[in-house]
Amino acid sequence: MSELPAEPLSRRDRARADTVSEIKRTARKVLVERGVDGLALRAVAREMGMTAPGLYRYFDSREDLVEHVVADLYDELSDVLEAVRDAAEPATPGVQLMTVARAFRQWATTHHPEFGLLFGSAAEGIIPAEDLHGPGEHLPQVASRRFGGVFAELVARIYLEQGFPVPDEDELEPALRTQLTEWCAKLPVALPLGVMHVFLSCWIRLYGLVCMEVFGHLRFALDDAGPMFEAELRALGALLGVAGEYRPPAA
Amino acid sequence: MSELPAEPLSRRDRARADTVSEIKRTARKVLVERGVDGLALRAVAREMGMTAPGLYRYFDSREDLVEHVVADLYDELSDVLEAVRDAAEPATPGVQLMTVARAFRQWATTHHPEFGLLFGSAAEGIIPAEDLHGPGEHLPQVASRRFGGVFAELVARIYLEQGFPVPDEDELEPALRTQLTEWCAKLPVALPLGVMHVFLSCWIRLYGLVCMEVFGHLRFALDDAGPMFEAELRALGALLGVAGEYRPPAA
DNA sequence: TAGCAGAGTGAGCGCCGTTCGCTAACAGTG
DNA sequence: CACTGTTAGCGAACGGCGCTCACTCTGCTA
Repeated sequence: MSELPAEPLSRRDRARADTVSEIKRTARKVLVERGVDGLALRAVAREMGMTAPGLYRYFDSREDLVEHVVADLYDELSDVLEAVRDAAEPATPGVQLMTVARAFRQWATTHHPEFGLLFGSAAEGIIPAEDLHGPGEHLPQVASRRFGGVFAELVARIYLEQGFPVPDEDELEPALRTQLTEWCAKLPVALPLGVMHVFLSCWIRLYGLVCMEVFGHLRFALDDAGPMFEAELRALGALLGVAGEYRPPAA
Repeated sequence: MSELPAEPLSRRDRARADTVSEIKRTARKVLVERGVDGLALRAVAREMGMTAPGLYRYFDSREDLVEHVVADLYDELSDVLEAVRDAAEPATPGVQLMTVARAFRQWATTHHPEFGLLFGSAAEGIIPAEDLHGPGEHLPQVASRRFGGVFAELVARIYLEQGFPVPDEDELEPALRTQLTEWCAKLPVALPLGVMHVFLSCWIRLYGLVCMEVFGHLRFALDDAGPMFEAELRALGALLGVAGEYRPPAA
């Protein structure tokens, strides 16, 4: 939004900005060291030689601080995903999608507390229900849209560049068609509803699998979900007509 | 385990059992009224005219109480699922599976706080990591096995009674084959590894979808995940060779 | 009737989020 | 320079939390 125009930052404003970013940095440190539940205002303040009430000069509440940390984490995650996407070789959308998906799982498993904050059930309260419709300008919400967009864009590119089998609009149940139409209207580019459906289904499998793995809901069956993830990735590739581009993971 | 043999309950023991169940009942009431975070020992005690320390006569800690509530909820959910399974008409495993899946989603969406306790990221701590292997006799763990078993049994019955397409063992990546073999060894009946794979993949789609819906991770696209759930159910039916048994939801 | 086990209490510890009133240090103006 | 208004940060305090401890009371049993 109004990023660049506000150039002349006063001495005070610069100090303030520094403090804000130090608080968020410290909050993340506390998050990593002590988990989501240990992320307390007092702990953050203590860690940086302040007292808790002082933080209220910078954030309205613990909730507010957490929201800002969440938004930053979404941005960081998006940066990572975009970076691996742009570095993928060969630079076809199919290979890029699989690379990005792997990087997502990688980030999730190596950033357990952060992932819990972004995707756990504790995040329920963070994206308020009132913002269901409308612009939804809450910080974490816009940041999470960028994250989801990385995947959505790649699937869209695969479809536009080479296509993949998609249900006809009139094969979709009317109720689902309505839902998908409403969603589609919110997006910058219009795609066939069948594409939206396929994307959602893939998304559920990828994202659902990673969430289940990280939150321990797969331990009843697997103690390492990696191979299952690869199998799903392969299946998704087949669905999107890019099975031939599947390569075993680099690591 | 030792349920029936301990018949002669003294007057005191009966009183104690009553108190235990009253505490759990009250805890659930507090859970529903005030959410997962509001489920505090003091709140439970207050609600039933006691003080918090008194609860320590019955439960070792808040954690312990929560575990017992979780186990009870798993049992209740399993009861519901088994009931609708046994009432499904016609009583084919395909119809039963879809009915049970719908009932699961129904329970999830109408019991938001309870679902959060069972399946949210807060449940991470509840099933301890040490119990990864071995018997895993922690209360919530055995209760959750019964829950998962309802689905697993139905998929197994579909396979055994009429079969469905399944990858050959040597089509599976070696790493995945190892994982599935280990899991299979823990189960009462041995099934082809391909069946385990298909079941897991279905499970991820069903369970992942419901979790994402309830925890708000699908709101970016859908404000009612019902139609998408039905579409997935249909797709799963096709995968398991029971597409013909799909019927639109009763409601 | 004496004694004992168990239920339940109140006080208290250290933690939490949050509010309030205060003291400084700072920035800008005459 | 002095004066004024703004801001950062602090200590105290409120109510709530999980949990421990020492204590009382009650009901059972020997």
